[in-house]
Amino acid sequence: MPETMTTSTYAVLALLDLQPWSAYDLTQQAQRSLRYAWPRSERLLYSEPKKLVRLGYAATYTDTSSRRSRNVYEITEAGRDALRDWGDARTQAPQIEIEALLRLLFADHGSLEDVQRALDELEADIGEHHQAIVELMGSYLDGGHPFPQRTHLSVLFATFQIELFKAIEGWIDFARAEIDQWPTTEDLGMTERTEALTRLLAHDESAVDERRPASPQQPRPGSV
Amino acid sequence: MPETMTTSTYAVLALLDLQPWSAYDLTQQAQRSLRYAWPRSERLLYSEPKKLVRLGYAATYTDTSSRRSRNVYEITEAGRDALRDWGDARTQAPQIEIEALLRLLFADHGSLEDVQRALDELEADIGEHHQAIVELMGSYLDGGHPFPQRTHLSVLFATFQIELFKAIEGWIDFARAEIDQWPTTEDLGMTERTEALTRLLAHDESAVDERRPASPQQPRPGSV
DNA sequence: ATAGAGTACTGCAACTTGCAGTAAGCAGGT
DNA sequence: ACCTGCTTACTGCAAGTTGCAGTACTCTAT
Repeated sequence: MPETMTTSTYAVLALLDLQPWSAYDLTQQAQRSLRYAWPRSERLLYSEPKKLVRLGYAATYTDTSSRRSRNVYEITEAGRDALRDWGDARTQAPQIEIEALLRLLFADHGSLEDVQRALDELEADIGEHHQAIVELMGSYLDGGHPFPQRTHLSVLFATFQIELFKAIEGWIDFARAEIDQWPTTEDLGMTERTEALTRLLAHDESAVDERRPASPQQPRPGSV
Repeated sequence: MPETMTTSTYAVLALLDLQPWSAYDLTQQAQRSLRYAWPRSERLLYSEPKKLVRLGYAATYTDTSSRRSRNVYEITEAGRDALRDWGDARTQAPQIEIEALLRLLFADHGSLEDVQRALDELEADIGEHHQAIVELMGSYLDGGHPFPQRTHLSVLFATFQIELFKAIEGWIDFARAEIDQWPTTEDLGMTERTEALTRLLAHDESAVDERRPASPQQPRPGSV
């Protein structure tokens, strides 16, 4: 087995470069920071440091200072060297997976309530993350950052999340208002409203910023 | 092997509900629509319809009408029934993976150029998708939609992409301007500017909309 | 005539996830 | 003293998913 350095492996190595952690610590830390740019399972966070040890990029020892023993991982010199190579590779293209949008795209298989529920669920999921980031920023003002010299990075990173979440939440409101004008999910086709939106998008203009019309939409004759 | 219906399986089933497709057709179609909400590999798109056949949700026949033979998949009645169940399940939480942001979060391992390059790459990747969507909208105005009665869904879906891409591109400009004020990637910590940003974020306000100061930033004494 | 691009797939190793399972420490109540 | 439930601290395994190499046929341009 070749044991390649994946982005996840580099991410864990970068965390180990800050301080030694146990695998359990890594799962907790990943929840608070990595999750927003590189969500990975708890399971993987237990496996990656072991791989780093096999590659010689980390060393492990058993910490018995507390009641319960745990394996602590520490970066090695070779690990620090390897970390320097990370910057050389092209970053992977962003991957965005939103099942609620997929449901919207195929909304004509179900009822209006089904789409609305999908939007509610998306709002709830985004809202949770949104709130967590705002609280995290509050904690930076209060108790400070766990690695104070890195605050500038965490905060610039957080500005991204807030922009993203606000954009998504703004769109959800917009989409709800649009769907409220639909008599059904099916066969509306190129209504006047949809044509207006298409025109905006084809000129790369925001549709959300535009005011929407008050009148409910009906399928045009012959649009089916 | 239990053969579960994953979201990807439902997505392919939903496509088959529109019309019969060959696996190759599905890979092409997925590039144009699914990609933006549910990016999946070509490889999987060849496997999923086979699974649907094993489950009895699709039937397959060999099309020999053109020179080259190909396997075409068609949804069955059982498949249409199964598709109705999709709406019952809670949508999965959105997953957003952006390696460029991970590089930003660990920017202190490298040079200012490294972060800037990561942002350039992010901009290029987003720009590609952004342009593709705008062109797609143009084609809806020109030639029309391949499934005209579904235009309202595709277009509302596209409004999401445009909002998202605009938000990300706006943030990239903001982040570049911030980083231009940094003398180095490391050890800036809680500068005045970072504190101002943190305050904004802790009150859930957009940082991108705020004007930035003209003066370059320096680490505060004792911030390391 | 042949090179190259597009069409139409399959096999396989490796990456990743979710879940079940194991087990110890710790706080609170009875 | 005992039990319950929560947190800490992991491992094994089946199944989902990807990337890549490989196969092979068709069509177009030179």
